[in-house]
Amino acid sequence: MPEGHTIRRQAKAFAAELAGDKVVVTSPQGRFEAGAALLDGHELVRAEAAGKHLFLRFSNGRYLHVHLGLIGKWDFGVPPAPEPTGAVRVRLEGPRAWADLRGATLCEVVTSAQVRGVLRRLGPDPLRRDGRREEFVRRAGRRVLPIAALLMDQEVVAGVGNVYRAEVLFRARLSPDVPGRELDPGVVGALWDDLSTLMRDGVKRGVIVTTLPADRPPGTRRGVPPREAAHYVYRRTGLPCRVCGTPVATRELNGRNLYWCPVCQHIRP
DNA sequence: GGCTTATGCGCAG
DNA sequence: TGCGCCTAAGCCA
Repeated sequence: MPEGHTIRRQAKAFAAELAGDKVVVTSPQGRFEAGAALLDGHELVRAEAAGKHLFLRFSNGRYLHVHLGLIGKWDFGVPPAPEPTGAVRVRLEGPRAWADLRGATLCEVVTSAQVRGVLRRLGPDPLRRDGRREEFVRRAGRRVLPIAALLMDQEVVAGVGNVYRAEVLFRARLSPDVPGRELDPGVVGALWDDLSTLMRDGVKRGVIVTTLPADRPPGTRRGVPPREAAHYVYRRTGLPCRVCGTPVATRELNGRNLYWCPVCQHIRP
């Protein structure tokens, strides 16, 4: 489930449960032994999320940089940590908590200069306090690519993935095919505001919920909706649109599935 | 139990 | 363009 909200939650978990303590860092799988040795025994001093990137700063000035990719996962627990099973790339063990990383696309030890390099390349993050809404409007507004492609470009906006992309376009009733530079800046700004709302809600809940209660099936309109009621279009190919009943459409765009309602999402420049 | 699919990226070629 | 990552949920038998 790694869109930006997930990484943000994980950063918070590291900050609450491991920061401030010396940490034993190992690589049970063996693929990260050299990196683990650089961090082992040092104090974790800060945990930070930027888009889908996680940075853990250690007291010797080095950072662990992790990008989960599609199948990466952190597991947290209370000591004693169990015997590692499967491919545990990294294990962090503090006095109060342990964390296991599996399946990540990227796991490396970097310097603060390298961290700044990653941050420079990333677009504005709707979850960060320094969110830079106008920078998103500028970056999206000068591109010819369709808005559906721009929302997945981490240099345009950081932390948005395939679920938020599909859902925020639906909620705006915006056609996925409108080129960025043909969009009204007010519309682009509204997309940012909605992303910020949805992703903050995702951080709170731990799951992505984008449907309004009134658009959910009867019996699921109160409280936390079940997964099948949580989205408007994402992974709902062929099912009736929750608003107009038209079958939800899907196609591939840049190697990823794009979902949309061809009737509701009528707004074009 | 097996098979398919996936919320994402970097990289080889 | 396709693969690696090598997880885990959902589906089928």
